[in-house]
Amino acid sequence: MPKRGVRPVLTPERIVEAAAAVADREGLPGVSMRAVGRELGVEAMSLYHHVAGKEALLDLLAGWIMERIEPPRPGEGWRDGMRRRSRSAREVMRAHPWGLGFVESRRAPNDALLRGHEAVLECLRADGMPVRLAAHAFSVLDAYVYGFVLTEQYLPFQEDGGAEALVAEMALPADRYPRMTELMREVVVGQDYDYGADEFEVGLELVLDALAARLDAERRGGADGPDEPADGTGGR
Amino acid sequence: MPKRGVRPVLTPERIVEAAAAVADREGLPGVSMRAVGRELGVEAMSLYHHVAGKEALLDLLAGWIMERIEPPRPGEGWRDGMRRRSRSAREVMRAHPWGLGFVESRRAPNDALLRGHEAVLECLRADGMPVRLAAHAFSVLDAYVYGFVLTEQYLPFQEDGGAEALVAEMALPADRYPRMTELMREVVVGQDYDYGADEFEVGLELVLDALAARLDAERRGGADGPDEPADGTGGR
DNA sequence: ACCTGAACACCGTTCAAGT
DNA sequence: ACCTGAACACCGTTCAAGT
Repeated sequence: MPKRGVRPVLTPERIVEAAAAVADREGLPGVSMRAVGRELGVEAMSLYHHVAGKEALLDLLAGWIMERIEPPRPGEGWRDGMRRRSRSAREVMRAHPWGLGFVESRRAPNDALLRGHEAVLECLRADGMPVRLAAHAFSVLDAYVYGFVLTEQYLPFQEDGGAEALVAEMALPADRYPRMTELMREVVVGQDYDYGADEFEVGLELVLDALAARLDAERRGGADGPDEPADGTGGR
Repeated sequence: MPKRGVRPVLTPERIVEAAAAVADREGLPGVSMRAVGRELGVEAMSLYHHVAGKEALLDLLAGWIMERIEPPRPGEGWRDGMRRRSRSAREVMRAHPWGLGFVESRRAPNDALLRGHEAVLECLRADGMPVRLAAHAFSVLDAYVYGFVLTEQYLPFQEDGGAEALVAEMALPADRYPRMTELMREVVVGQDYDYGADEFEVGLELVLDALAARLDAERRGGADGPDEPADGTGGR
């Protein structure tokens, strides 16, 4: 039992939080056992008494990032719920860019991830979306959101000078890249353009619109397998 | 001038190809200067005579992966062109999963990437899509495609036993995850379900449908700024 | 001009030793 | 029970030395 007022002893929770802090500051490659130990004022080797090794620590980090994404609220319609969750996922990944490294590559599905998936499906199904369409909705929305953050991080937009500074800096040769030059001139320069803020919402509503149209068509067309060919073979 | 029949001397091209081979085999973290040297039968330090360092080698690798993506063909309509490019991008990233690590994080836009962007915009604009909508289309499709591969790699679907083996292996507690259990039972088990093949195409057509609808609405609604509010303030 | 070995400051992890 | 120092096999990179 630790003394009062003394900072808690090493725990997996404290360790994963230190790891997240290091990742925020130095990026995922900066998360070494030695660096995490340093963050806690302890030798790297001490960590091995609380986590099995670096792989285990990264699994904890994957859970830490996933539990930060706000799930849809109970009773919320599918469209509001999915909009809320999608925005939250983007914000979390923007705040902790190393988080994207855990969407792929972590084999063991952690508990936070499974709870998140369950909440999404509950939101869609409770609002009456057919199972098959719910699976499509889940897939396409997750892909869009994570992919957006991926490209958003790539684009050096939103940096200091904003998009305009970037345009000037890249100085695309207009003869080799006429279409990109056109795009820069017409949608970026002088438009107060903010790629992340503007483009994310447009794309999100675009995908939600497409899902709403599909749902509408299925309700209109009857309930017996609207996702499959009429002959019911299921393709392939 | 190298002797006839002797394998070409070290060049940046040969080095980046060796690096790609190592990455295919061991993943991106496996790409060390020592490993790439070993792949070429040479000491790590020799590489420094042809590439500036590891960062420069990774930039070359980013170009290598991007130039593998098939661009839309000239004269192809926007929908066919974007479908072709999207499928190609997914195939390239599936064949070289480490490639996703370069969508983000490579700051300097390499030439292959810029040429790819230009080809996409040319395809959209030559088919008469307005600049603003073309920007949206580019953004939402790139996000969808890269995000899909990201989640596709995460899901251990498509492995050896197929989706069914996975379901058995995860053995989700049905009481804690009823909606996920329902989804597994109804869309995965006994359906010959192939997440990657089936879900990618559904989502892609969904996004393309949404873009087609938007294009249609804009053509119907007139050409003067259909993307902005009617009052023309542009929001914000 | 190109390749290399030794060296330096890192890394994850093991293990015997301390308290 | 928990922490640590030394050790091992790695890593990127520098530099003086070879050919």
